[in-house]
Amino acid sequence: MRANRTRYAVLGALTRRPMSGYELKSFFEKSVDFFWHESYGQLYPVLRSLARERLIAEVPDAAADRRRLRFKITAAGKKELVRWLAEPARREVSRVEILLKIFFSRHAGRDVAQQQVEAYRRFYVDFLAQLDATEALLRSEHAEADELPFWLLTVSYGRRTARATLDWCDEAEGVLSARAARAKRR
Amino acid sequence: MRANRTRYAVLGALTRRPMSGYELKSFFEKSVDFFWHESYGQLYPVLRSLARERLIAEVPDAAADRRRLRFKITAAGKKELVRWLAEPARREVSRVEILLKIFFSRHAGRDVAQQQVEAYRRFYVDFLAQLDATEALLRSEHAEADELPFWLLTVSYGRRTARATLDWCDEAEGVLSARAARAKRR
DNA sequence: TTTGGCATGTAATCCGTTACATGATTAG
DNA sequence: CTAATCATGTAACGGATTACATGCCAAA
Repeated sequence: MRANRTRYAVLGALTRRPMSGYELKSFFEKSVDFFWHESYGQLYPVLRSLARERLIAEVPDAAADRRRLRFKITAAGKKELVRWLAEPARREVSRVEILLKIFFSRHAGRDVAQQQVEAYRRFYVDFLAQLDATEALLRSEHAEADELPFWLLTVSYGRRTARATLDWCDEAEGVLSARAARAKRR
Repeated sequence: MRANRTRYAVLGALTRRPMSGYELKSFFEKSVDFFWHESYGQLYPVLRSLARERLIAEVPDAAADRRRLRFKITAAGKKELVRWLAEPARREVSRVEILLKIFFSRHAGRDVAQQQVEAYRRFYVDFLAQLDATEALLRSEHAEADELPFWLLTVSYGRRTARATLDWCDEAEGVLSARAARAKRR
């Protein structure tokens, strides 16, 4: 029994307005990318299969723009989305590569773990800055009353976990540099 | 270019002592499972391919226990592990299903999002309790001086992000119940 | 005119889970 | 005796990324 959550990401996005594969990708990039990434290699095939199941339908475009293929969600599609929303969310399989490296870092050079943490910190500092941009975008993009609070909750989730991660970086740097100092003294 | 990080999880674990596939699985479950999960379907094939590459080697077992196949890490394996440890950690592809549901929850029934958050909270409350058990186990399991601080850093990471997530659950419940109250009043 | 963005897609490949299959040993 | 745990594996499948391929259009 598999998930196929890309389908629901697409259905959800199409509740806003009809979009093409390309437009979907850029919508995801601007809004949910920080917690939900999609690639073209998934998107286009999924559009086909959703269309085959009549959960979405091709929108005939104004003649001028033939190369763009937009899809709209159907009533059946909306129903399927709503069904999925109420289903208990599956937990992600947790895989945090930096922790695997840290866990075995006793075998690495003295400053390897510290450098990993540094890079990790840089990523999350950038990430927090990007979240501000995302929030601004969501606020402006948002048209339908009532969806903004939900959107902002996802941003807040990002901020909270990012800050916790940065706090951990502080702690890790403390532990690791104390360790390095001890090793040097000997 | 793919990751194949299971290989390094195995190499890392085998620096502690020779282990069989089964033992590796239970070692992972007791120690790193909360941030690094492995299944048999990965483990056994990886053991074969690592052995083929001479990064690990079969350990002839005391005759009595023929059915257990233990592997030890080779010098080449250790070298490969150390090389990998210094390589910059790749960021995980972020996919947080509950946020995808929350993002589109405007289309769901009034209390659907709230129930998702409730379930999420229960998970993380349990998770924090399990972390205490994991920490106790790591402290007792730990033999080699010097690896414990690294291990405890991973536990701390788990705790910090779990607490941040629970704080988010509080916030989300506040937002969502206020919303529900407003909807009811009308 | 050439660069970059718009736009759609496929092929290869692998990562990883799930389900299945099998059997020995040990504790109650 | 029987249930749980030890123990090893394979098959099928799907999810997802990456790399590749193609071509239009607009702006500099």
